[in-house]
Amino acid sequence: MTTTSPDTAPARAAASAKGAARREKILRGVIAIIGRDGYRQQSLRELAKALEMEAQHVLYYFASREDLLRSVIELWDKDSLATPDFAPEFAQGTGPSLDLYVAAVRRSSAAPGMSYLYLSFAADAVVPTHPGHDFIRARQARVRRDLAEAIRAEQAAGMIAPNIDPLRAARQLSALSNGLQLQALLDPDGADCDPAAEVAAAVARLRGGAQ
Amino acid sequence: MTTTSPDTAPARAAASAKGAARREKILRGVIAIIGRDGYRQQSLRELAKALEMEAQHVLYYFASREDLLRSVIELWDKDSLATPDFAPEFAQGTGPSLDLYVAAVRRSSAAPGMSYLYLSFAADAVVPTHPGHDFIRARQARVRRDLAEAIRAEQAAGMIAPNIDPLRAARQLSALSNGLQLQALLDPDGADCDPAAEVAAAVARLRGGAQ
DNA sequence: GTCTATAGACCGATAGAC
DNA sequence: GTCTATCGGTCTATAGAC
Repeated sequence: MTTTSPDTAPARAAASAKGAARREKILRGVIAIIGRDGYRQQSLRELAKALEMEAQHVLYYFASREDLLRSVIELWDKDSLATPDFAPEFAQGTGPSLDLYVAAVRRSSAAPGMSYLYLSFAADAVVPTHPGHDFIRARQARVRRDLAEAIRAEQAAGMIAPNIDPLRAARQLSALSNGLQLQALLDPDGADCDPAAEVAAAVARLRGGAQ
Repeated sequence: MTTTSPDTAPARAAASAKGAARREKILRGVIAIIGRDGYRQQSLRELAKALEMEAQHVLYYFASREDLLRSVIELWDKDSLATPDFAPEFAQGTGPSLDLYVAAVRRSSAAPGMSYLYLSFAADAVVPTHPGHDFIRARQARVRRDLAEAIRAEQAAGMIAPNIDPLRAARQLSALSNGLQLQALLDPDGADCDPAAEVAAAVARLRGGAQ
């Protein structure tokens, strides 16, 4: 007995090599648009117009607007890990580190459009029936897990006090950066709110030994 | 030369005594609904149905769905300050304090529906053209200002090291609690994420003297 | 396999009868 | 002050052209 795949149009499109290429081209197009114009809760039609194609064409490759945005976030994540100047240690398989996390926050702050897309998507996905609910939960959990691992590694190296609970500290770091990014997005021009600097200060505090 | 008010239907409704009472009844109804069913991005029609009235009737008292939700948040804020067991010092005019803030976070966590409404509204209001943009910015700024004031007071009392920048610490505390509340909302049942406890720990750390 | 055109259900909001 | 009708907009789904 073979279980058949859903066989929706987007699934078929992703199956073929040409379809996969077209898919990625759309995703990179959306990232470029958001980088240029910012994310403003654009409708599927607006995004498609900026891509110079029909909305229904986009829906041939993606099941829905939310599926498109989720895929955009996924590609952005993948790109972040693949960018050598951003995460050389990752490329070399050294594993997560707190300094890399600060760099990730900095990179994220430099792309407020993508940063806002993520925040907005995460807020919508709080509703359990939201199609991206599991995705966002898994991503947030992964960040916390990576951070906890990095903290444990620094504890083993004697850089962080051993009495600190890695998971709780990880939870606080990721919450801090999420909250700071919201503040930065709301501030006029983020003049006096630098999320990466604040997270770096929090990491320094952690290393400083204070519980 | 007298400047006339906009004279929209909601403005007229708010002007009369009976209108103001009806308005507040609607707001308390929405708060009750959110407390009972949670906030799930309900449409104006859904909210109206739960209120057992027509959506258009609600729009007679509020300019838009967003105006309604903004007013709900405002009333919730006012109620929080007026609840004696929550903020006795506020009632007595003692001014903000860090312990009060922790209590506010705890109260907020106990009402996840309202907590989510606020987060979702804030995320939407990041877009500068959003009708609630100025409101959310002002509210966030007020929280930071109050926290900074509380920190300064504790510095004057020798409870917090004087070398700490009150505004930066305030920014971090408010960001931390916002981020933790998002985590708590996304977690299955917030089993191992207690925003109030984490914020309390951060306050203790601040008093502990670590920069 | 790729793309387009159309139709349906829902949304927020408005206009006007009563 | 309260209703009904309706507008233009959104996303989604389907049928069919190329």
